[in-house]
Amino acid sequence: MAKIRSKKHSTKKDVIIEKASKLFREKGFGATSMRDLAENVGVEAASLYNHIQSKSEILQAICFKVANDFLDHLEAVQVSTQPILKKLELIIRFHIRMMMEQNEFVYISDHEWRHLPEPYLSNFLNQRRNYRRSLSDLIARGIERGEMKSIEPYVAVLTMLSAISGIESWHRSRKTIPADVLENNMVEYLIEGLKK
Amino acid sequence: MAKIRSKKHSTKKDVIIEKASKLFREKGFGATSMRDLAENVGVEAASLYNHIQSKSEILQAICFKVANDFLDHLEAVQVSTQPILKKLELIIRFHIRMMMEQNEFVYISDHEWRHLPEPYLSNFLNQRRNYRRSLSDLIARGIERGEMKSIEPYVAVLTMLSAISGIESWHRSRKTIPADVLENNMVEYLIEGLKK
DNA sequence: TTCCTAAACTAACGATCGTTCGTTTATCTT
DNA sequence: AAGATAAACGAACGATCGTTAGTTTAGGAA
Repeated sequence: MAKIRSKKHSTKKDVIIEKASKLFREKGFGATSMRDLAENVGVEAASLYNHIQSKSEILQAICFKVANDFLDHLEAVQVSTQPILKKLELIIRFHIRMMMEQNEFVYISDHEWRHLPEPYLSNFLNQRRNYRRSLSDLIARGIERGEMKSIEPYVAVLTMLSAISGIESWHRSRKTIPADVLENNMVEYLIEGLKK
Repeated sequence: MAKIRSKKHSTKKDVIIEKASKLFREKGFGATSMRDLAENVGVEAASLYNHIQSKSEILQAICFKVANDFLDHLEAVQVSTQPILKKLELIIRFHIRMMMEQNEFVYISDHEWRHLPEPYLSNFLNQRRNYRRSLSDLIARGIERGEMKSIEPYVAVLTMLSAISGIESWHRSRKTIPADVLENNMVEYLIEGLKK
């Protein structure tokens, strides 16, 4: 009877979610079975249900963890007193770092949210829409103030965000391009395109 | 006994693939059942197999159609005699238009290729890698010739391509932003970030 | 009209899915 | 040592999956 080994400051639920995130990332939520997950955790499938309520609860935990991290950071930046272009740079850098350091979580939140059950799905999409709108407003204000070139704010938001979320492809070619080079090049590319 | 209505110049297989692309786009490949698809086509699930070999054959058709379209266009641009920055603009515009006009196909090729069975999966990834390398080389040559600012070519490629693939989110907000505005803003943003 | 073939049908197969059940085992408290 | 509780187990559930088999039907050719 193999027991789930729970490390220092993580509950067994955390261990399950972490293993699940690796599998969801590799094979997708739908293609990952609870038996797959159980095997990776080192336990029978039924035993997982002593720690979680359902498969989709794992997905919820991942998606909303990521969404809240981004929201918290955005709010912290918003209240600071810096040029808007600098604020945007900070936000972009945060997105890139999150994508690199919590790749599985961020990737899943980006690509597997469709499998969220209601009402979590609507909730998630609402949060996402609000987040993008906040970014949009920030850019619009930057243009008003003459700090940036005139560009359709929402187009800029989409371009930035999806450019960053595409780093997933880079993740496997770490060897050729170091993390800091990637980040700086990307910021240079994305911020330069906004300057006057 | 409802018969599949096949329009003028499309076989019944084409009709099935088109309906499938809508469903794959909305719910994902794995979450779309053959019974779902059959219902949308207006037929029983078993009847589909008079026209296709398997579910994954549909995915193959979609993924490789898209891959070949992009490859053909790239080769046409490569042999032309234009400044490299102009070539890149043409490629970017082609990607954006494809994303807008064949949204379902492109989206599926971008997001559902994981479900391709071998050896198609390896084939697809090879094609993608080669495509990106060609783009990378093009940018590297542009930098050598002093036509563009110095930037890590592969980072630029990832940024461009994933920025464009993210237009999927825009697809539902057509009302607020017209297609040509989106395209021109995006090109402006992405090309300007490459200029010296 | 008779026949052929394309394309539909109903029924069912074996596999696998997420999940539940009742039970057993291990660990901690007292 | 005894008892309580957390967490594992094997077995099975109903549902659904992609797919196959065998049969029926419709439309054009002879």
